[in-house]
Amino acid sequence: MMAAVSANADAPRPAAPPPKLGNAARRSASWTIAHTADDAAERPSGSQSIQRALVLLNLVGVLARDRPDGVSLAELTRVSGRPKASVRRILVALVAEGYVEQDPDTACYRLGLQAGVLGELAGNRADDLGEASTDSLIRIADASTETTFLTVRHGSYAVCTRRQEGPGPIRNYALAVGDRHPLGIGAGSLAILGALSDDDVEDVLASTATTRDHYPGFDDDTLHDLVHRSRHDGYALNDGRVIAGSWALGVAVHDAADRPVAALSVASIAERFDGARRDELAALLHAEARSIHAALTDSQKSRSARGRP
Amino acid sequence: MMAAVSANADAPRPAAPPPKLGNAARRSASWTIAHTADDAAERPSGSQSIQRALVLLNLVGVLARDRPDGVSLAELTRVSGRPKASVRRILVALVAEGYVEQDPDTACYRLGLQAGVLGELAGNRADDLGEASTDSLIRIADASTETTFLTVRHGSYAVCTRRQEGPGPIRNYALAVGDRHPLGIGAGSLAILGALSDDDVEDVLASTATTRDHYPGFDDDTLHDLVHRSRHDGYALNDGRVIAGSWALGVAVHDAADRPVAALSVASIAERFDGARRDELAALLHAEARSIHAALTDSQKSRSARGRP
DNA sequence: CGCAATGGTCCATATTGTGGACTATCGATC
DNA sequence: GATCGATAGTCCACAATATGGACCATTGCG
Repeated sequence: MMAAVSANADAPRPAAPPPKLGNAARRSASWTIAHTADDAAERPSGSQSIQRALVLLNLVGVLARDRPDGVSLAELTRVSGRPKASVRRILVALVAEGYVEQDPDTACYRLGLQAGVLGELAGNRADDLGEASTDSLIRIADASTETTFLTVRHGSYAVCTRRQEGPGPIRNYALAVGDRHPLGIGAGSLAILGALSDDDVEDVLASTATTRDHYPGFDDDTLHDLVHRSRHDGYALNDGRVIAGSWALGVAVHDAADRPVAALSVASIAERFDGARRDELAALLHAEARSIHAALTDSQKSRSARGRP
Repeated sequence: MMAAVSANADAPRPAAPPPKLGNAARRSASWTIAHTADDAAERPSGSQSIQRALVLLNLVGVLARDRPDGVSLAELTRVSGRPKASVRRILVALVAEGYVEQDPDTACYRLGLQAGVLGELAGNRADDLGEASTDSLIRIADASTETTFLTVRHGSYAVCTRRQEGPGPIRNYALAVGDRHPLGIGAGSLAILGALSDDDVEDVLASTATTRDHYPGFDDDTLHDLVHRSRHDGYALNDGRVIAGSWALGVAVHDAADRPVAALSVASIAERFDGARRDELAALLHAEARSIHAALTDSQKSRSARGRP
């Protein structure tokens, strides 16, 4: 179990940061979002304890997701790849601030009060994308009878931010809210990657190179092929490459400025992705992606109108 | 504006931590939750950068709550009371991890993608209290026509975790989700304090002494009086002591082990709290508090039953 | 009764975060 | 258009801070 949980083992710690690897990236005026976590090697920007704490916080959330009792310290140390003492020190700090709580009996950790509060506060924020996509997700799940996902781009990575079960008999647990993978790994993630410019694709691949060591079968060449195929087909297909037998199909969602910021995808078993059905699903997803794009464009307009009265 | 936003100015930075102030606290076997933030003085526990980052993260959330454009760096430095360079360094780290995002145009900060994800993940966690209280909050808001709050105890502090608008014409903005105040300040908060043992009350007061410097009119004597009165009345009344004209009435909610872990409260203007109505509201709140207590007791039972089959 | 897990603690070390001082821009106001 | 007072962002010498290996205490298993 515990399939491919966003394997956030920090960059290769022992050795030094090889100063090669052109620090391109950020060239594209895409966003102010930095390129998460594992670029750590090339970022001595003076706050690694915080960085580690935040990664660990996320880890606690993801690992404890389906475990009401929480995660053990041992497991957290194993998965995070940091020395136990460090992990514990950080956990103590997180507990002190209420972002994590520790079960007094089992000594296991899970997300705490403040995590929920933060979510409430984040919910209030004008989340156009989340807003605009809710209905689409439900419609897709109903129409396709498959589990449906919203995946959002974050730097060189993709985060699953929403998940809608379909009415069908097949449940897919390969992807859950909070999971983060390098762009290109997974259907939605690949759809986003394919929608980027060639330059951006190169930057992303360079950025995620070390992380992708944890994903066998996703070397640069393979990803180039996948991108190529996705562009040709008009949709991204994950044919069981991450988890055997778990297939998925995704298309990118573009924001008001026409940048691919997210993706819609549906997942199921291989048998449910024969040729005809693929086209059907792709059409469905494309329609909803366009609808979301339109909604984002509208809210963008009304926003700037309100901004300068 | 920006009335009493949980004034989280860190402990007195310049001078040294006066090693007096008996480090009692934690004696009561209440919870593993530490006594947040401002006890910092007496906790050199080796992770202050993380502590500061988390406090700042919360600050961003609270300050940006009603401001879609976000908070400026200047404001954050002012409110947090830390040097600008530090605040910025932390913000950069938070942005890098996606917990905060920065508007490229205005350079202002607001909660980011990961904050929402964390909320989703926290939502999945068995939040018995939140679960059990939802209906109660709605019922109270409807019946009383006032704005209704759920306040949760966290160490020596109380955090507002939920808020339900009533159908009435009066809107109360004195308290919002995410606000944190020392126990005893505010109706719900005072209700919790009053439900504690005398020993615990003393510990809490000692713990929050420095924080309460920011809350004029809440010295130890006053709080002792308020606790006394609350116990006598059977409900806690905030008669406009925090914000003039803003009154509220609260009662404590006890968990399965009969510890006061939260409070229900309703807020409005002074005129709507005459003698008769107070009793009415108190009865209403008490009924719902008992109902929540019962629900918590039940889910506790079924949990332990499931635990040992 | 070891053995191999677990959670938790200590403390010398130097890496890490710190924050005062500096610069760069922007938009009023004179 | 020069001056002032905001703002965001950058730099870097210094030491306080986080680090993590080694250690101890319990627990559960064979």
